Amino acid sequence: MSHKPFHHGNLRAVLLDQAEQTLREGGIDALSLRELARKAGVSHGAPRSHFVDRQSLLDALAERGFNRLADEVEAVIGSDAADYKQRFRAIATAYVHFAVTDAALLDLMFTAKNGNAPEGLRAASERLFAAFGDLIERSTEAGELRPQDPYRLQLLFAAVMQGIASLVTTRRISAEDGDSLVDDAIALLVRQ
Amino acid sequence: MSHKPFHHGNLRAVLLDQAEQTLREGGIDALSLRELARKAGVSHGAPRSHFVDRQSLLDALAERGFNRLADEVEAVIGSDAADYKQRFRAIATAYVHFAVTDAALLDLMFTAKNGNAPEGLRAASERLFAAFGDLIERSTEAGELRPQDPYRLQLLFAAVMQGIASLVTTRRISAEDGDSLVDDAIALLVRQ
DNA sequence: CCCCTAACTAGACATTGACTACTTACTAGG
DNA sequence: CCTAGTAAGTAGTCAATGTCTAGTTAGGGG
Repeated sequence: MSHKPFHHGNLRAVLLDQAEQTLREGGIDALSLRELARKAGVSHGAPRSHFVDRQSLLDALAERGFNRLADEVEAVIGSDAADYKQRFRAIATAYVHFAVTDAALLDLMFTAKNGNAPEGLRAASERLFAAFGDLIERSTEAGELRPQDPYRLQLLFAAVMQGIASLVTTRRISAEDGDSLVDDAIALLVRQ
Repeated sequence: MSHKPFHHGNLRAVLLDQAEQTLREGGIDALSLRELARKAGVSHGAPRSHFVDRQSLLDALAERGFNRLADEVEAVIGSDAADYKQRFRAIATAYVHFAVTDAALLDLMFTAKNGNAPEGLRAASERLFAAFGDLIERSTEAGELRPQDPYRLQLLFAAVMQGIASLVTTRRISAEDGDSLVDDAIALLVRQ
């Protein structure tokens, strides 16, 4: 066991963690492959073994973000404590909270160039939207939502979430205003 | 009158125009100050006379974008042809159209780092949101909208527009689906 | 035990944003 | 009219970055 092993072991995960924090602290402009390599104590070419591109790193970050959000959302949906309207609210609050603490990451997840995204990223975002759809389906079955085209409502819910999040990340409204706006939106969407 | 005048005359406007087109064709990664200078036939330092920063160029582009959108929105509001619900729809359609044709620019207008935006950009975005507020106020006065907190509704409308636009720019839904989603949203927001 | 390959190093290159010193041409004031 | 003064543009430089290539190391499967 040398002091400085040639093989880092989990460089990919370390790079992603550091990148996420850099994103949090300095925004996307502060994110450079070479700087990440320096902080990880590896050569400037090392990241290339795990990410062919800078874009590939960004995609991986976005994918992670979607999965983290999907985890939270699925956890809320799976909980059987609250009624469905409260679950909508909980999800929306989690979304706003994500937007506040990881504004730059959310940007990355919804950037225009993600039109032709790699499979992993596409799947991860799909997972989040599918969770929305799942909640809507369950709510409708439970009779807490008036029957309607579930896909339309899913898209609308996703749009409202992302829209409010946009207002928050760009500092046009505060996190608190975001939360109360969420309440307004859900009152409109989920009323029976 | 030399063939190649030292003073370009309107370099700033030319740079902005070219930048906008580059943004449209190649996204934000294709946008470089030096490349713009080359295409404009000036030295690589010339843009600096008009934009201290690359960020300053991006801010100017975003500002332009907001003003263009605000122009369209105000034009719709000012027209006295249609009823108010139709005006909402027209605005939303214009918004979606903007998102389709200038996805990267819209990204720039709603990027997270615009939290501390320069005055001009802040004012331009304010103009757009104020137009939304204006339409809501007029609609309410005309009795076509049930009375409610106008500011909340303005934010909600803005959020829904931007949210749907996000789904479109990221290619999660088509422009057509965006339009019909807009109809759904307005049906919810504007029903009396 | 050895070898094959993934992981990493080291060096190079073009491009870019940013800074500086200098030059040009337009403009206003006498 | 001419002459400063200044805005606009030029040319050169620098550090940083993404990307590529050739070589090196380690570690696990046959």
